[in-house]
Amino acid sequence: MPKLLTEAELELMHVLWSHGPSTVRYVHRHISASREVAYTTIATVLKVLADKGFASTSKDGRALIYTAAVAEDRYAQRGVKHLVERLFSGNPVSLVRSLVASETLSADEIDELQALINTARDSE
Amino acid sequence: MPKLLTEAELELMHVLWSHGPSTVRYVHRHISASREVAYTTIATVLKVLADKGFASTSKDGRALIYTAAVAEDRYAQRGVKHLVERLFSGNPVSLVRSLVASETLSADEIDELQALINTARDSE
DNA sequence: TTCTTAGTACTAGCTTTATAGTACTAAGGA
DNA sequence: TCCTTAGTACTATAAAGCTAGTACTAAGAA
Repeated sequence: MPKLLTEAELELMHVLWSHGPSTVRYVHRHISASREVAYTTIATVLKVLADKGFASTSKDGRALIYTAAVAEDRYAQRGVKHLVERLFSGNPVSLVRSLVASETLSADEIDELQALINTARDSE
Repeated sequence: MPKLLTEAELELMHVLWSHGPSTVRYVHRHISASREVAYTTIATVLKVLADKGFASTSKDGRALIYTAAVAEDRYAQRGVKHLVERLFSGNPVSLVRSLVASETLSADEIDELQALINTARDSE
């Protein structure tokens, strides 16, 4: 299994993550709501996901049921780690500094960050 | 100019960012220290960077001098924004939550995060 | 049992990326 | 002025990614 998903793969994984085990037909209908794409394209990419180990399959009659084999939060962590290494020399604090500098955080969001830090301090 | 750099492009941009305006020869020597790569490969990728607008060129006699046309911190912010959108539904706080949950932050790092939050609160 | 069709597997083309070789140009020395 | 060679531009190839068409299979209807 490669470390990271491609863009097309990620888009389909989002469907599996939010909806749970899904057929090609379901994923295709879901994606079709936002952009035009061939049914077979979805089938191909889902097969790639299964081949790469990001999804597993089971059968429901003729149809394959695709299920995410990697949890969304675990994968997100992997992505963050990758970004920290590539753009912040491995320093996670630098990432947060960049975030605070670029995003205009609301008072509520700052409170949420504070709560996160308090939790981290406690579990130390 | 596309939004994001490829892996090979990023590796060379790191050299331009840390060293400043550089010749093909300099970048090649620098990268060669860690892995074997042909001189012309470096020349090709630098040209791609210039074509895409990530770098600009000037002449020093025969040789081209490549200079980063995008600041490192600006590019890093772009990368973070991309990640937040793709993996955290556009919510930057979720990214920090993931970070705090996965990375084992030292007391010093937590203090640094606290300082960042204090600054953000002040500038609000 | 035979036909229709949903569904998957296989194949394919086009684009991007990564790497590097070859050809051409011009700077600077003899 | 002419030659050597550093240097760039152009070309090429292989791999990965994205998209989609066609062929084959089997489930369920008639």
